[in-house]
Amino acid sequence: MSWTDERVEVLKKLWSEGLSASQIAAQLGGVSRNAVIGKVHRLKLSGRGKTTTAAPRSKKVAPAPSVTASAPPRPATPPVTPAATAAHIHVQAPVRPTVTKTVGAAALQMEYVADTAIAEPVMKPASDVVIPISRKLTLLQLTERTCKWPLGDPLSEEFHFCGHESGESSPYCAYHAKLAYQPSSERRRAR
DNA sequence: CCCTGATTCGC
DNA sequence: GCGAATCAGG
Repeated sequence: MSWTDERVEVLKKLWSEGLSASQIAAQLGGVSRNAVIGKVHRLKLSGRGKTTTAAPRSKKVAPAPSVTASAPPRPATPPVTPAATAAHIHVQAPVRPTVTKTVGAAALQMEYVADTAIAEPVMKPASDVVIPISRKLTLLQLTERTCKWPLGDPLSEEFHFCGHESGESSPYCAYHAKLAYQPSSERRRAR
């Protein structure tokens, strides 16, 4: 893949919106995060919002003059996307299916909780339920340890995957694994 | 270990 | 110009 004007524009846009290099690389496709970073530097787009890290190298090469770090004309660009990071919502398993809390992306998952609560009233007494908020990973950002539970319309730009910790054995995080592998034969569990 | 951006340097 | 390798840091 090459840096067509079009792709460079997308790069500029996403970079200014605060997406990380790897996220941008995943969006563009065909390039690594290194490629993105390299391009960003060549375009002199460094430092947006809050650029962490600017410490001069100390080994092997003379530290750069460090003219960076100071972004001159910073128009009131949109604030760095809040982007829900890896967070959890702890919910005391409701005795009655009355989960009504809706916090952005959590809404969808919340509905599931309500459903399972109604469908399986005779399950685990009352253990906490940890509902993961999507990390909004795109297909190319998935690794062997990220939950591959899809969220949203695949045809939409908003489509992404849960992306939470999935462990080595399952392709899903603990929560989505429960949804995916609902006990059918094991349902009759004496207790 | 996961991730981030920064820098170098062979291509 | 490009980007893998590498570095430094969270």
